[in-house]
Amino acid sequence: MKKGDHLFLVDGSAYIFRAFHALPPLTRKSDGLPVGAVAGFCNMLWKLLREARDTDVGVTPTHFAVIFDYSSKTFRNELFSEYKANRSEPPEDLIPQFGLIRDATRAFNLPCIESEGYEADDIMATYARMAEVAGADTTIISSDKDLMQLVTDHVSMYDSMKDRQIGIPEVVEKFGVAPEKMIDLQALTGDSTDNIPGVPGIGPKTAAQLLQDFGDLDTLLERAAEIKQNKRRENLIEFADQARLSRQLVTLKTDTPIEIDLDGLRLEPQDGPKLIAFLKAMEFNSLTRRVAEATGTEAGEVDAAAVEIKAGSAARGPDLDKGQASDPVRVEASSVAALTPKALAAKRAEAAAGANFDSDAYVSVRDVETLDQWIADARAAGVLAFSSQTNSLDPNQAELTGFSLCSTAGKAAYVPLDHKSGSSDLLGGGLVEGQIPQGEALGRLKALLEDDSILVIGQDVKYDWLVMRRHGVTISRLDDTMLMSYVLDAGTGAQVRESLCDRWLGHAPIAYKDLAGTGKKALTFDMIDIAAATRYAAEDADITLRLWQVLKPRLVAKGLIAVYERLERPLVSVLARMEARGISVDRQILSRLSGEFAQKAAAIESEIFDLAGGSFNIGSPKQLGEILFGRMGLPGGSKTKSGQWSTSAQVLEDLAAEGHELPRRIVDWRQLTKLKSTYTDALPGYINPQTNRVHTSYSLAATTTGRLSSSEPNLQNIPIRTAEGRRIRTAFIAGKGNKLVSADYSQIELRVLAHVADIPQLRQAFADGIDIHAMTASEMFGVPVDGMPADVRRRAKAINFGIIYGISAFGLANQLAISRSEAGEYIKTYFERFPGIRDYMDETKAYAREKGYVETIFGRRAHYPDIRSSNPQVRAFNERAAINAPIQGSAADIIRRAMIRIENRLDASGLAAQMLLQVHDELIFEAPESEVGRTIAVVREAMENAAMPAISMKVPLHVDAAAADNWDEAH
DNA sequence: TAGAAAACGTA
DNA sequence: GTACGTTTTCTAG
Repeated sequence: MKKGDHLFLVDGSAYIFRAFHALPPLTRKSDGLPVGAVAGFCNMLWKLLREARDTDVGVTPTHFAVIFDYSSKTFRNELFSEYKANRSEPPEDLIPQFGLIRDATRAFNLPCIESEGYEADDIMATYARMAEVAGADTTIISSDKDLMQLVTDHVSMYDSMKDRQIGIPEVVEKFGVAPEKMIDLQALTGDSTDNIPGVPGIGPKTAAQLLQDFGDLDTLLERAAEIKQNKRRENLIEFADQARLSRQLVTLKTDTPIEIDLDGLRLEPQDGPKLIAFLKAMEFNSLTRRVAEATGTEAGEVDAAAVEIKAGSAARGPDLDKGQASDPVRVEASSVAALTPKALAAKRAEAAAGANFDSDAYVSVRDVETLDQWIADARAAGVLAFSSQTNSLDPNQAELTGFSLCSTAGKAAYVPLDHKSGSSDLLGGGLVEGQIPQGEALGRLKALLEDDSILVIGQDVKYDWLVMRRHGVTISRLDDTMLMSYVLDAGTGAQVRESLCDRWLGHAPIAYKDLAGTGKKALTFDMIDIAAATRYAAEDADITLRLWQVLKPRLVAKGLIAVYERLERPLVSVLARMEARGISVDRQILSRLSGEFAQKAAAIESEIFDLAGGSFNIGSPKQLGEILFGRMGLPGGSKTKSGQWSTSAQVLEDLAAEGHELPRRIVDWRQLTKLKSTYTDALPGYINPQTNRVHTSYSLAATTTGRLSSSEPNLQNIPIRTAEGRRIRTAFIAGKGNKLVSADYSQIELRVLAHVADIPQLRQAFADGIDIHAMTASEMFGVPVDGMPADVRRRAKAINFGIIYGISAFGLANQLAISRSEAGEYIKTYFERFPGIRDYMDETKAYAREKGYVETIFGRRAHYPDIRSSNPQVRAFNERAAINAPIQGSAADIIRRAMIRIENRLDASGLAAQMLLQVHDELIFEAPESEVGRTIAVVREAMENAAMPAISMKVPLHVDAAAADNWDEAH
């Protein structure tokens, strides 16, 4: 166990008593066996394991154990024979549940820990202190005040029934003393339920006051004579020994003998079939369904486990007496129930590969009664593959044409809502008969898709989310097969429907263009014949469900479910909301700029023609090459891969530096026409007529490293480097009464490098907040930071960037316009000064070669199958990419984590700010003018701590933030 | 008309 | 030297 890990300790014995009294009685349906406390326990464990991040605990466990009392006789009875002597027998209905709760723990694949002669509290105390020594954090799932003495900066408690975290401030608030004083406080007050005597007449309030006045128990007892109140003074003197005994009784042992060490508590993947076998035996139907869906297990294929219930006194679990630990769940050796996650994933893949698609079996739903039947089926299944069909690719404009449903493989339906008849018809464009009125269908859909007990599965579900939201429906629980595939296979190919379908299901789905045609004449979906639309759309949902059945268990088997659930799935709705908001763009500014750029470009154009001695298409590199290197006879630089002379800016700049005028002008012309065509002319066309804002589309699954990408329009490449380009940013403006807030990570990739490669000088420099490039230059060239020439720093900066990109002498030489041998010398010097970087690079390359992928610090994988290529160029390229991916990808993961948290943080602070854009290391918000300061504080806090608690970075993250009326000034 | 190539905007 | 998306030109069909 190490720093950054998080141990969860569940106080099993306390939980069962509390649940028994707090929860409504529940009996197993078939035989009336009382199982209410077991049900509560299972639900809590499931919630902790699956949704820990959504609760106030705010963290996800890496280690996990459930601790029980073993027997009622412990070492405390030797200190004080009356300890817990007044405990009465547990209720009859609770007795059989003691054994079951242990069975449940094992079914969850969790360690079930108890120790003879010790209470659960002592075992938890021991583990918590061990974890603290290891630098890890602990959360104790209990609200028992006896455990509050354990609370520190690294140990907190969590009351699962009230969803409340108990840290140092909460203890102080409740008892008026810090956690470490709880022992003294309990020694004074005693505890009637445990029969701990304490000092008569002293309750919690008095005890807290006394401890505040005197510091601790020993001092208090020594100086008891100073107390003014007669009775209190006398009692403290008379019962001093009793207080000391009480203190011994309430002090938890932190050196309990431990059989399983901390590493043995590492959280193992959920074993779906094993858990489902137990839940089925308990007849916990809704939890069974949820577990099945989350673990990708087909509940119907799993037999109920044979769970042995001991009746009467024989059932007395170890909670009560010397009894033996009950048998583990005996999962019957049914073929499926015994499958490991790996075997299940393999079995699913095998079954799916031979799947049969029968488009004749698909149904068009044309009346409400039939729709209700399909909805009932979805509810029974608890899962629903859903696909919206629309008349536009733009989810911010699309109207719903119909939707398809599938909850059982092979059984899918299409519900047409807004299909129009063909234009050849005399009354062309009319609604086709026999479609459910949209309002009726949407009402039913809303109830279904917003229901928390239904998991909605989509392929690229962000699109459906946006479309449905515009129709008043907010999809709540979702899974996305595209994102599952991305987590499993980023780097091995596009995560699109067709390739996934071919790869996993061995099936080529109906192509959209076969349905609608292509190009200008392409039909929108509402113009497509309903029979054909049904074959296409129902198949779409069928494919999605089957892919989900294959991919979900695969995520579990590969240990990637956490990456999917923590870094991918929660971002779907976050990004959807950002896209829906859009950003305000000032048409006038763009139009003015466009005119200006056009004028300047025209002027340059005539200069160019004068210099070239005739007109030609300046935008054609081919014609330009002929003029420059043919007609004018300038010395050609490099060639492109198709053998043409390169006319890249680099080549032209070099020629300009030699005093040639034409190349200089070409570069200027290109800059202006680029800005005009890509930005000032194109952006207004993206302004949505309804919202008057520009809505980009983010892709979650487009990059190998985990970065997002933005398109239509791409708002991640708005110019900033040149003064001319920057002016485009002034057109991105805040709405009335608002400001744009820009918050960006400073040097996040170099910080990640310092963390993963663990470079002492880099860590120190970041810790001290000094100029990292200057530090590098100083180390390499021996030049003091003070008064360093700009060029020396520039070279070091290029090297630092080069390192992140998987440096080569060739690339560095190009960048710095120096010889390759000189660049090689620089690199050699760099590695001598920072040997850890070379080690990191070598290790990463070796890892990638062996595994075929590399991982970010959060476990995201990027695949590089070609790293084993026999072609040295291909191999070298893949090696550089593999070196870069953990750095770029970890930074991408960090900002993803920030984005996932930030909405709630703003909300909780009562701030109205809205996140609009992400540009890899920068987030843009729109915030009311009066809240700018507080917004920046909340955003910065969330971004700087985004790696926590999963990873404790070895360098601090730093965020710069500013606000202004437009993006140029805010950045 | 679709797709590749060249160029260039961002982190 | 890493990671992207969009534009224009040019070519192949």
